[in-house]
Amino acid sequence: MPPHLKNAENASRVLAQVRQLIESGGVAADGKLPTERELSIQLDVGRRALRRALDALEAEGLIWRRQGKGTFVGEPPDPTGRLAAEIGVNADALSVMEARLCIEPELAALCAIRAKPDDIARMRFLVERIDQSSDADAAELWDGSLHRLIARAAGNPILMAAFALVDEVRSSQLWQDERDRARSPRLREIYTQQHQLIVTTIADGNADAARAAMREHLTHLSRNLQAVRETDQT
Amino acid sequence: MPPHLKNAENASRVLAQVRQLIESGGVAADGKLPTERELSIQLDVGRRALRRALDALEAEGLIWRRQGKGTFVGEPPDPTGRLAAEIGVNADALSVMEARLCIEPELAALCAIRAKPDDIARMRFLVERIDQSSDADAAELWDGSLHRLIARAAGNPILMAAFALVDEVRSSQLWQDERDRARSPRLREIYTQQHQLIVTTIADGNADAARAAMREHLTHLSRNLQAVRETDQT
DNA sequence: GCGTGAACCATTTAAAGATTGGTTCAATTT
DNA sequence: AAATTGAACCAATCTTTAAATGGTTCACGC
Repeated sequence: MPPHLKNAENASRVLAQVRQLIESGGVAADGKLPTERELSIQLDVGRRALRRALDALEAEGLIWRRQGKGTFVGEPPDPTGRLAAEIGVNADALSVMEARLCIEPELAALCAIRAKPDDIARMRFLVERIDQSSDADAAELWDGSLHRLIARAAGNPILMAAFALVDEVRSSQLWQDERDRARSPRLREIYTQQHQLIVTTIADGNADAARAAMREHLTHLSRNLQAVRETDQT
Repeated sequence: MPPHLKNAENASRVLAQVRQLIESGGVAADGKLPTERELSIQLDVGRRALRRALDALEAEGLIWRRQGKGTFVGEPPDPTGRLAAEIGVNADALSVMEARLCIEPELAALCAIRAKPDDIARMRFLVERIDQSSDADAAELWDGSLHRLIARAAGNPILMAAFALVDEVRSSQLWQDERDRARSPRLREIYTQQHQLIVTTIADGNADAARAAMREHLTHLSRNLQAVRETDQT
């Protein structure tokens, strides 16, 4: 047995052992695994080797670790999601639209100043994807991606976090999204043109035009939402 | 002296004494008042009577109290601020100003639509307090309270949370705040006028004017900040 | 050169005690 | 009789200290 093969075997053995532990229920109710020191004893392996296995599992997304806190199975808690859940109780669809109308035009304007050519190409691609999606779910997905890309390319971390918060609240209101998805072909055509205008104004580096185009788009969405709500109440 | 008049005098005396304390600077930099037990000794009044005065001041919105924590002057922090802090955005001062310029004019506009008479009275009071503060710490405290009140009175929980996010980042940049505090009397006068205009436009229910007034105020702040930064780099 | 175990470092948690506002109760004053 | 008062008790928060836990470094052995 050549040493480097023995080592490779050892590494994958540890990895398999940790996986087995996770799958067989060696996990507390809150998803907490035994400590590194405990695991290294339990699996009869050095802590350093264990850490390499845990590194791999963390890279894979199976676990998350926090210094001082421990090692946990699953996704790390999302502070934005928790904040969104807390305020979502008091927020209705109109509040969401109001917040979007506050934040997203400004994001579009900043994006027009800061977007890179790669960003613009990706936006064009996404507009195309939205247009060509045959079902509403897919269109919604690409639509969300476009708005997130604009928010990111705006290059302001606070506004990006604020956008993420609005997005989180919005995406947790599924019944509203279902109404949004009941779009007529005529509305889809309008939105495509609006998306194209937004991206064109951003590509032109015209912050004022980008702001206005995004505002127009969201105002249209908002009016559509209000019309649907009024129809539902009669 | 009829007995019931003596009692009424005592109650209003305590109330006036606490007000005086607040206005004369018996407040820590974070807005914290002495504890109830300290105040009752300091003002030579029973704690029960003092609490009645504090109850009144709290009802009036001048102070807020939290069991186990203390008694504070100004507008309470938004409950979602704790969660906002966990999101852990890092940003420089210009990003903070950029985010404020995005969010706060819109908050002012919504506030102009939704503020109640009590809110307006409180805003006027806060503007007065900012103006009359003899040190920069106190001015900063009242200034923060005014902006928080406007954000709250805007009545959109999502934007309130977004504001809390910005406020959290901003309040963690203490060295920046020290620069802000190096304000000339001329600048203070300008800011007072701007604050007054903001509140007047809100009281008039003029959303567009309120938005413009807040934008003007923050643009002024932003320029001042940039000027200070450029001076520091030479 | 690589892996290992030990030592050290940085962050979080837990526990205990202290602090602070909130409430109740009995005694006193009005 | 009603209101006030001071003391006692309760509930929430803070502070301090030590322990726990992941993160990193270092010296040694293979």
